[in-house]
Amino acid sequence: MLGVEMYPGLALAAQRLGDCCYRDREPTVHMPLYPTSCDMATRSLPHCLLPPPPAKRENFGKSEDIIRIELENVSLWKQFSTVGTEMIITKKGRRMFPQLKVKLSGLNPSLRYILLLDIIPVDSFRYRFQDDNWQVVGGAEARLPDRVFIHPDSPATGEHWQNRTISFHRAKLTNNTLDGQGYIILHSLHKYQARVHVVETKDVMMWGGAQHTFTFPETQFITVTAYQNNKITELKINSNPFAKGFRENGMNSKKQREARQKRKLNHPNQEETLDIESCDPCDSTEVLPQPMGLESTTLSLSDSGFCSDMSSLPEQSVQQQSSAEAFLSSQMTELSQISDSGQNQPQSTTNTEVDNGLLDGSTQLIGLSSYTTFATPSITPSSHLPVPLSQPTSLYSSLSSTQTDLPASNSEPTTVQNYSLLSSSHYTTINSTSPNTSSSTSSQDSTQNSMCHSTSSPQLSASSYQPILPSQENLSPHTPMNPPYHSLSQPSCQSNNSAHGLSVNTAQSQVISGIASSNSTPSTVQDSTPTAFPFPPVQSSNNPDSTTPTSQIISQTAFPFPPAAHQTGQDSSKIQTSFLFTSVPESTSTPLNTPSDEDSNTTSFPFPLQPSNTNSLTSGPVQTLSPYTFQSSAASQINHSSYQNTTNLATGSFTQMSSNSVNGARSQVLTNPMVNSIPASSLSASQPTHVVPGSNSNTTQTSHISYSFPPSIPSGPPPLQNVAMSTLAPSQVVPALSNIAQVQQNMPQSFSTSTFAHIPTQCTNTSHVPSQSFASMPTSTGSLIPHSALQNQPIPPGPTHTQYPSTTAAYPPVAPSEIGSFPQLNATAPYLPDMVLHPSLLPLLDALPPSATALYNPFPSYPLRLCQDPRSSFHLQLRHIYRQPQHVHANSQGSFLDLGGRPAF
DNA sequence: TCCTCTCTCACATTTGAATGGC
DNA sequence: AGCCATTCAAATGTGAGAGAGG
Repeated sequence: MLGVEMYPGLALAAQRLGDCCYRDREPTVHMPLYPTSCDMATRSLPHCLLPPPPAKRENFGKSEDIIRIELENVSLWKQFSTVGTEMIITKKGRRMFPQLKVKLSGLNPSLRYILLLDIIPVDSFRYRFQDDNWQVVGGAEARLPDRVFIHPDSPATGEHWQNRTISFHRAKLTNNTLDGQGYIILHSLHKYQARVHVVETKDVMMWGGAQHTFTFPETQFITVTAYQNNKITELKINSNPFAKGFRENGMNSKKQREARQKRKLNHPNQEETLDIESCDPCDSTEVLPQPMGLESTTLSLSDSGFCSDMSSLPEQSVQQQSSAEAFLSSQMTELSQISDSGQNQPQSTTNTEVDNGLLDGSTQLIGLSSYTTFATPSITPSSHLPVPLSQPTSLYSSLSSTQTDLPASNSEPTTVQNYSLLSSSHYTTINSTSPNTSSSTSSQDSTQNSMCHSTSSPQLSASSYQPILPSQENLSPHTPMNPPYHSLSQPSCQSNNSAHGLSVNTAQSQVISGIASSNSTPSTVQDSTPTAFPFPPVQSSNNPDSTTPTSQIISQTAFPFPPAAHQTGQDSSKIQTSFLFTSVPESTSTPLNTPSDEDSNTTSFPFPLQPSNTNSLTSGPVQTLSPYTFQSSAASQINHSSYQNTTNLATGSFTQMSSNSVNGARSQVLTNPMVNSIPASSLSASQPTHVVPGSNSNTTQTSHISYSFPPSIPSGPPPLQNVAMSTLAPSQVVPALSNIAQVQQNMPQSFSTSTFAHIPTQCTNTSHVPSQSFASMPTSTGSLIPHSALQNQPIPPGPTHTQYPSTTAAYPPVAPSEIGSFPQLNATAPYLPDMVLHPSLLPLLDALPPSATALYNPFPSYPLRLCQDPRSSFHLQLRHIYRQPQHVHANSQGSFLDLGGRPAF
């Protein structure tokens, strides 16, 4: 039922063009060629749907909104990511562990927000665990239907969200492409990245206002049907309370199982007796969180492993776990002090390798200035260490600030190191422009521009949505009173820490895209440490604070701006948008074995290489290197065109979008010298040391080739866009849709809406930003470039893997653009809903140039697609949200949104 | 046919919510 | 209303086995 009613603004967000090509991009047979027409279908949607309900616009995105997000159990995540997080997926659905728990701040207490979780592919590879290493073995499978988990509390007031730890533990992952439960469908042996979206809303049915996307680098994982890495298994057993039985002293441990089997064999009829010896409660790892103190520390240390301590606590309440983690992290600093004492000694019986590793690591962590490791192929106990426990929470903030005044500091390129300097692991999205971004330092990437929302049509009134939307009265007000989660008592350590989060001023959409972009300092990651593991911790060895991960945050305001504003650009204040996303160095995520061209040093390839010359980065206007840029010059040369594109994406991509041609107002960005001045991030430090599988050695290159990026980025818009353009009338008036039926009628194809539009990443240089690239954007203003103009344009290089700098920034940079910048332009995810196949679209499909297929890099651009899915099969359990504000258990499972993705079989 | 790889399933254990009795 | 014990569904990793592909 909800499918259709989803808030149009979100739903309609188009996907980036790159997405549409994604599936085709892969040369491998794994990527069936689905009609890319789907994308076009999306673009062809009536503009009317595109703009979010104008009503109450003023309520959203107040300037004072500075949204920050902290990953509560960041230390645990880091432990896993250090080894290489694996996430089990089953047909029946499997929960994630570690759980995704975040803490939000900066929300407007009076506004309602919906929190969403989605999981996007990090790259386009399939992995295999060989030789204690994750190696790329081929191209990714076709993208599966996009589904989003809606936090069961949604919608809730900002006060509600801020008063507790928000856990997405109920979200389930499945590999069943036919899943009817609405779980998030993923491919096995693929790498994914979790994202959290915060969407302002009046109610579940009526989304609007600012949208913020937060990406936590630590949460990258590879999906498996059975654990491949024993280290991960051990970590999970030690950390997950449900697996307690498998711990050394558990009843399901190997020892016990073997004993049971023995007994059964020897005495088939005899009832099993408990092995009391091994079950000594005293040995139990379940040490409840002790008050912070040495005593507790010693307890945990003496235990089989601190992980177990943590694990014993989990889920019971967020508080417990978070406190436990906080405890761990805080205590880690103290470990050195007590390391001498015998207390630290793990029990002889329980000192598994992992435990040792953890323990050692914990102790070592103190000394570690940075993540040195990313898991080398063979994970040694030390590999666990890198997790900086001292700072349990990683703060991510997204800024969508519009402030024109730029602090000088902001102008300075932020490097990953800056992150590293942060004592705590904070991720802040910097809004380049906002002076407030104290943490300015934090990695930021890029930039943004306002882009967005060109589509907003003034004509569309909120009222038009009302028919399908529950009235506010009907909505059950979010009742913080009975929150499913315990009010959060932040672990002491977390609370204060350095929350450098960027403040995103959602309200301040005013940000001039140009400014924002220019200001946005691309974060550079200096991670000199080679990352052997696909999920490398972000930090370079050089980083004093290895703990600080980089995150990408995208904030966008769903609400359309009055067209007039866009056109004229006069009212900059009304232009929302700056999507800042930090260019996250993807150091960690890079598949170790990503096939690389030896000569070219593309080894890091999907992950951007870091520019060899850091200096150049900052100085050269031309070099707007985003963190995504490849470090090795050679590599860059090889993929020069492609990477450059990506690089620019981070910095200039958004500007591009916003800019040019699409909206005159935004054009400022282009002209803004600042844009060019964006320092390239020096990612060089972390050149990934990927094992190059001989068989796959060419893979990287192949993939590049497959993408076939045109050497000259700036040159032209992709053909696809052209197609899309054809479908769209430049200045279409958006008809208001009064109800679902109308919506359907208007868009028979039932497009999937992507709330977060993708920005075409093609442009390398903002100055070069092809106006065409944005042409597809349906702007109410009619700023769209004529279709004809686009026709002959060379295909701009699509985003490459580099967008997700794996090595330095493991996290796929969520392009600011992705989120809502240009919904119409943004192509929907590669795998679109059935509607894509609508006959009417077929001609369009045919029209696609063959070359269009392999142009874009999928991940970065993956939009959150909250689609209006008319299908009856749409599985959405939102009704309870209205009916039962109290979140009774039955309803507490959370809701999954099928984003309209079509299962690829 | 054999081998490898991946996935599925049943299993035992543990957790946590629900239920009922006091 | 509060506490406690019990029940039961869900969550978890293990390991055997099936299935597909080479």
